[in-house]
Amino acid sequence: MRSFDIRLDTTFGALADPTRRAILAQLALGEATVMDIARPFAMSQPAVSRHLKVLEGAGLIVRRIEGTKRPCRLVPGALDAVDDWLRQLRAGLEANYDRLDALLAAPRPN
Amino acid sequence: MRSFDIRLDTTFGALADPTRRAILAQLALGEATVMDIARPFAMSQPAVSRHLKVLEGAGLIVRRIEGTKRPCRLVPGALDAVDDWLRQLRAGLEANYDRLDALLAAPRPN
DNA sequence: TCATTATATAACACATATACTATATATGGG
DNA sequence: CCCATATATAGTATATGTGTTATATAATGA
Repeated sequence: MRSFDIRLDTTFGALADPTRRAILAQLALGEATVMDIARPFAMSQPAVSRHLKVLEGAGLIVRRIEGTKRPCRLVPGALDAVDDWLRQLRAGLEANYDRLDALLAAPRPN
Repeated sequence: MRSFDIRLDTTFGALADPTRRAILAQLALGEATVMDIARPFAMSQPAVSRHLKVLEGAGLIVRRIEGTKRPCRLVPGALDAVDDWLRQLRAGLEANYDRLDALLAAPRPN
């Protein structure tokens, strides 16, 4: 599925930046406005706005409008696709190692 | 920890590309040479070699030397840091929602 | 209404990523 | 020793990402 792939691209891409991961970590503590989020960073407000746009584009956060503020919060379940992908990979890996173990444990037939 | 951050950068960055995820998925089935890996892709061999280099740099795969071939395989546990990070984020998110639930469930004191 | 605050967008600079082709290197086999 | 095979590297073109400053928009409040 290409659309699925593109979604993982944007999700993993969003997570590949330390600023964005820090933003997510802060939002895990609760809703925050753009300025709240920008404050701790040595970075301009527009730069933070763009990171938020990337996170929103990846479906990791949503924003509501509250007067002139735009509080952001995490989207629960946004990482499910990532989890699924990682779980599948791990399953394959483990199956592979189980086979190897079995091979090594078996009395050699040759 | 900056080094920790950089590691997550490179890991998530490596996972952000669909070709690289497909390579990992194939390697989950077992060891494969560069040519084995390159075959299914509509992409030149050098391009695949570079993807492998990225995956190796992220610690997701290792290669051994076997004659003129360089079989690659997954590194078990390479995704542990990613899992930890995701788990922590989810924990924060859930704690946040638990607090919200408690708030909504509590008889309003005002 | 006007200034202030909160946020977004535009325009730009610079670095990095990703693909290609051509070529180098290194191993194995005749 | 020479050729074929497997892989890596160099050089190049192009796209994308990330930051900056300057400016636009939109809501608040005096």
